[in-house]
Amino acid sequence: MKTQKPPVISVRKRPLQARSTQLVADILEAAVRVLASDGARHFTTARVAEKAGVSVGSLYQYFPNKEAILFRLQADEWQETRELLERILADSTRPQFERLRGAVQAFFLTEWQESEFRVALDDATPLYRDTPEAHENWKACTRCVLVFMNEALPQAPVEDRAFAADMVMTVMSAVGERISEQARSESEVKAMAVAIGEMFCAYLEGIKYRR
Amino acid sequence: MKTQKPPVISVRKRPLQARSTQLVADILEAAVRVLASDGARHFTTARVAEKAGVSVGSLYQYFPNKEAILFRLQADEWQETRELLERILADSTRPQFERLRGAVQAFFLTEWQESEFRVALDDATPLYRDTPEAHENWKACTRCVLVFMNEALPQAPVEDRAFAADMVMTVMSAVGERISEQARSESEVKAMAVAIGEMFCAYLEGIKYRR
DNA sequence: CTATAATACGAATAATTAGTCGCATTTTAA
DNA sequence: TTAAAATGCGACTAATTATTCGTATTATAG
Repeated sequence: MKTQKPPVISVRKRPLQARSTQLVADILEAAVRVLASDGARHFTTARVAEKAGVSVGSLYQYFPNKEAILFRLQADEWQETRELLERILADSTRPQFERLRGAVQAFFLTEWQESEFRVALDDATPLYRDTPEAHENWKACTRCVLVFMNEALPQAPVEDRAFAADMVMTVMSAVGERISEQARSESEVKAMAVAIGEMFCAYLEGIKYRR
Repeated sequence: MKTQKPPVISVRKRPLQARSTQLVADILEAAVRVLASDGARHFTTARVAEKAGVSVGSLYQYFPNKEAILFRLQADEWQETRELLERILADSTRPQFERLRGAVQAFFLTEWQESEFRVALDDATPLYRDTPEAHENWKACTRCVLVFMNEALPQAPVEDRAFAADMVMTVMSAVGERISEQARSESEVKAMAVAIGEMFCAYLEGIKYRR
């Protein structure tokens, strides 16, 4: 694999005045629309600028390149995913394993609901896959699952808990991606979520008291 | 999502003489190399032709477009995957659930070994995702898992077996893709395979005698 | 041996698209 | 009020790349 320099993802300039803040917001909103309607292949800065009612030049004032826009969208998605997982997994009013099952269910459902957008975003992954920011987002989500593991499996060895968190996150995220890719019915998605939730619980049950 | 006409995937012309047969073989071999070394983004017909020691014009004699080359590579991979699964899952000398665990292990290992190539190939997915040929390949693999389910869970309802086959195939393939994407160590990959194999078996055990 | 089909070639074309830059307009602060 | 800073503009450039087509070469059949 040729060593490709990872694209610069950080912002070029921070919007200071109200109008530029609005402009950035307009661009991001338009980007979502363009991505969902045209797909990753036809996601061009020109189209985004046009849909946002803004000039390309202005766009490049606040985003160093096309990838930065896509990454921003992806980062927002990760943020929401993390909040979703945190909210469900940390909800101490419910039994632990039920929370896990609920998390899978909820996650798959959002993937299914936003499928066009998600697919296009996933198609754009190669544009920013190896950035440190992307790794950070992944780790943040895994950490959140790890917190749950620590609570649910206090007896299990640390490595087992770490591995379980990684595995659960990997399976959830990989299958979630697949679910938005393949057109499935809502009931199929739910059934898949139930099955995978059950499998997770069975697995955790198995390592619960391992030393 | 704008309705994009799926690219034509079938061959333009069949190689008849020996030299053209060789030419097609050279192109495919070069394509694998280009994909692995340059990635999907830099996979161009010109590069492939050059690496194959052939002119672009000749390339277009036998492939209607770039997508057709990529699809052919992907189809070959599916073929190999199907053979792998068939060989392991149908091996009646081993206990059923051990076969399933073995299949997961073997599949993940090949994904891991060919990761550069696989990642690039997956990145190219958007170019041929919605072709009927792609669906056929998927179904062929799932059918092969279904045959195993029929043997392993003769008591379970038909729908349960169909669902289990689909679910196993989805998880395996989605996670396999993720494994080639993230750079992981061989031992991590093996551990993941073991865990997922266990989960599958636990799940099947649960529906084995369901009516 | 020769006519015809098959094969191979690669320069040229047409389209797409990321990103820039000089200039115009608006806001801010003094 | 006014200079400086911030913002906004969009035509233009430069690069990439898929695909074609007219021509040259090679194989095959009769």
